[in-house]
Amino acid sequence: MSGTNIAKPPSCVVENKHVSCFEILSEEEKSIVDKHKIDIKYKKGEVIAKQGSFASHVIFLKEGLVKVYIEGNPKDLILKIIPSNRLITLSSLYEGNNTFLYSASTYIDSTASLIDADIFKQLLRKNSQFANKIINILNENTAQVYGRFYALTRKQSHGRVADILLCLSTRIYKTNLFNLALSRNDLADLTGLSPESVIRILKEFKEEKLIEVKGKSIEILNSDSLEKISNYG
Amino acid sequence: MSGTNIAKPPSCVVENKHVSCFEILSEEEKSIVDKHKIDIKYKKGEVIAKQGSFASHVIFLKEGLVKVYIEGNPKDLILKIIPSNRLITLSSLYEGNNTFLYSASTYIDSTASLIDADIFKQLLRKNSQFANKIINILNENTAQVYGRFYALTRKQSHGRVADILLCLSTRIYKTNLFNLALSRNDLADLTGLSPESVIRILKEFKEEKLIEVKGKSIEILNSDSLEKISNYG
DNA sequence: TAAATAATATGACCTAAATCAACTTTATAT
DNA sequence: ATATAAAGTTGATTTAGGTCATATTATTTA
Repeated sequence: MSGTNIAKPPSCVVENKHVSCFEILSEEEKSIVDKHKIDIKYKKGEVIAKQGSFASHVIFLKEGLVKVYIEGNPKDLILKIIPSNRLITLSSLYEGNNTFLYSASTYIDSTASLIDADIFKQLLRKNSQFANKIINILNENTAQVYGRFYALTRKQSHGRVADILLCLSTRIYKTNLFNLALSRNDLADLTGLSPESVIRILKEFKEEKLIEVKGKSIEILNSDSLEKISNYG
Repeated sequence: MSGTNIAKPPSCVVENKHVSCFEILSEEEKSIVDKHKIDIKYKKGEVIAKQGSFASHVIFLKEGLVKVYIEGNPKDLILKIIPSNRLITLSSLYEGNNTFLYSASTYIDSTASLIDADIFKQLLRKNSQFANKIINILNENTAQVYGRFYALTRKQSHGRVADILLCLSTRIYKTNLFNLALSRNDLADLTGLSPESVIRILKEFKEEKLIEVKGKSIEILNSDSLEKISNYG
């Protein structure tokens, strides 16, 4: 019959589970990483990695919030949002193409660690458990992007806005009431909609008492309904 | 300026470069793989891997043509097409989730090798060069899906149809004139359009002498123009 | 603080592509 | 070979969401 029960993949811009890789390393290995990494501070809006440019480092986000996106004309395509303590890019590990596959820029002031790719590769060779973790992270990342891919190509505008609201609430801010660091335009980019459409839908959600919006402040009032809308509704 | 020159990512459903992983293995390791793999024949349309089901094997496509897709309601989302001699899925390597992240089914009669995931993981642990290759394949796969993600969310109908035609011609059939194994409906799924739209666009391309279509037979007449259309035009 | 600029909001209008309905051609089964 | 189903085609109509124009706030900057 038509209404088969198919589990929708998670469509959020940030994955929920996350494998951490550095804890696995021995003290000695950790100190090698420390020796070959540099921490860099970025202001809001700065570009951390530029698509197509030479990727000699693995980049880890120590603190902040960044978006990872494919550059396009006229609009970029945001692949994911990265919160603190996550790897931003492993592009440099890809032998066939040592350039960044995508760009990354900050939403807020952030600090990133650049780790020498050769050192990283050495660790992969020596520590197979570490290599395993990296494979896991790559797989996890894949799963997450697939979910987003699905959301942006199959869900319609209301579902996508519901998605991003739930995602921000549960995975980034981890509370129902938060002060959004993103602009309406950023939300538009994230949902693949026009800013006008996002605003209209936020207004509708507000009228239906699903959320409370006041400028940058957003409160989730009815996450159940939002979830339903996210799964098509 | 508005018209900045941004390289569009390749948007094809199949990647062009491909790292092969098994050649790296020693004779001994190869025989271990052989011992722990089973070849299975699938008829056209059969499901090789089912999204959500337990993934105990790594699947390699020996011969055939398969699609990898996320199941959805009412429509699936095709992630990629896999030609002969490629890995279909490494989902089973992902510790956090040993279920298939997506489904895979055959377009034509095909043969796949199922390789025990534990054996595969053992090899990863023992042979770091092999692990490296797998990381490369995962990265490559990521780059390819990103390209497709971009195409399906940013390009419009004509560009997407041009894309798939070029992709089929250059990467699957490797000739200008080919007998398409896919239905118009399959093309619709691949491009994220309705079958009607695909047919209309094929007709337009035919009228503009960009292609010749006669049922299942398709000939690329003007790949330069198609390429331009693919990059937006 | 005022002026300038950027972000947000809202309404009117447009368009690309989907849907629907009918029909034709091609496969498949009896 | 004929019936039946499936795949392909075409035109008419609808619609979701984009674009454009114009207000209305906020936020900078002078």
